[in-house]
Amino acid sequence: MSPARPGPAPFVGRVLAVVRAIPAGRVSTYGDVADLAGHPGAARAVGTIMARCRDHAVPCHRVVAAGGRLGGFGGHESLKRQLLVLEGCQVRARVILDFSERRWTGTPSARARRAGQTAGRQRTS
DNA sequence: ACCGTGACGGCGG
DNA sequence: GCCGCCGCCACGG
Repeated sequence: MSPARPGPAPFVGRVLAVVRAIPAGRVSTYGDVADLAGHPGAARAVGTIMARCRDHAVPCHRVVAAGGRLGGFGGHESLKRQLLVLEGCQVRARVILDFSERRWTGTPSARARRAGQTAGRQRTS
C-alpha cells in the first residue's frame, strides 16, 4: 500500500520551491538558491539539480551564475538570455548589466529572519 | 562507504 | 575578460 514513490530528495524539493518563488523579472544565483534552500555552499549541487530539472513550472532560466553571469542552460544560453530580456533584464553577451537591481535573495522578511532581526514586520510587542 | 555527475564559485594567469 | 584549475556539495548507483 501506498508504495510511497521515490520522490525528490528534501534538498531537491526545497531548491525547486525556491526557484519557483523567484519573481519574473528577477534572478538569483546558484549560490543564492543554495543559501535560500538552507545549504549554503551547495551552489554546484543546485546547478546539477537545474540541469536535471525538466519541470516547466520551474523558471530555471532565472537562476544565473555569480556576478550576474548567465551560466549554462543545457546548451541553449541564447534562449536563457532571451527569456531574461523578455522579463526586463538588460543582458550584454553573457552578463546581466543590471544584476544588482535584479538580484533576488528572498523576501525582505525572510532575509531579516536570516539576519536574526525582526525588521520589516511590525514589532511583536 | 566509495565514486561519478555537474547549468557552480573563487582565484590566478 | 576569458580560460583553466581546484575546491565544494547533494544524489544516485
